[in-house]
Amino acid sequence: MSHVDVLKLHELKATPQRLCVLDVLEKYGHATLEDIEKYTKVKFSTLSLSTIYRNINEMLKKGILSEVKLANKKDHYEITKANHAHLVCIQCGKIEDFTINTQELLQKAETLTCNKIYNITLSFNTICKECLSAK
Amino acid sequence: MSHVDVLKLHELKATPQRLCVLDVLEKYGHATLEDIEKYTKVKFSTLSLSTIYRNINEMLKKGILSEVKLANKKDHYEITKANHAHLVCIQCGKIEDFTINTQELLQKAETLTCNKIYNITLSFNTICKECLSAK
DNA sequence: GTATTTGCAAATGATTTGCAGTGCT
DNA sequence: AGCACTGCAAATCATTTGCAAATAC
Repeated sequence: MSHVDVLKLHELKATPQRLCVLDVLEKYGHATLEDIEKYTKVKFSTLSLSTIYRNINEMLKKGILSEVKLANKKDHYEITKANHAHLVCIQCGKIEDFTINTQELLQKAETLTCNKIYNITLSFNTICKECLSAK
Repeated sequence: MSHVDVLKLHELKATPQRLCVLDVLEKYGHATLEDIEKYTKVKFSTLSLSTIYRNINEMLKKGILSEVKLANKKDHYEITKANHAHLVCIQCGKIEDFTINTQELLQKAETLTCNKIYNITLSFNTICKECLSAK
């Protein structure tokens, strides 16, 4: 689905400002507020910071975007997608999506806790191949 | 090990302010900055907010404390302990520690990514028993 | 045409810092 | 005694808000 359609589906107008934020997130996968400000300014030099804040909050509320919160890192944002894990480089900070089946883990947790588990948040700290070969 | 010893081990003086913060974290398990401010003030009414900030940052840097970052929640802090998962109630927000063996998962991720994984961050969203029975 | 959205500037909130005084070891 | 630590006030940084003008549909 196009970004225009996603916005309309959530009753938000498809303004160039919003589309620009979504394009940046699409392109970079995960970005902090500063990243978004920096990258959007390239294509859209008049985009104001308050508009970025407002739109991110709105799109979070609608579920179009999700927060990615990692220890010792600024919050990142991503376009909401199916449940997935993150592979985080502890050296350069790069974040990659990583599809892994967590069904087994979820069931294990349900058994151990006797609770229904609705959702898992999972990330792996690693050193990426670029950082490894760069030393 | 006592909190005094932990601080000395990391070359930090065992001031009443630091001990008070550690006591609160020990007692509550996980706490936000506001929680810490509120709970420490009960026993230590003159403890200043800047001291809390400074000490939390210092103890984070030394590894005595860890950040707990969860979607849609203020950051929490905990005393660093062996790798463990969090069980988070999506209704009341309570956070519980939860020991689960992640070795298998770690190995699966290493195989899939061909990377060495150093650490896993894992949390489960659930509805706790109190919230379930309270409805 | 109208309701939403935007940019700007100002307000608010969160965190850090400088410094003089205090207190741990 | 000496240096690390604290509290306070001010500075800085981050986020939100009010409002008039602009724009999506």
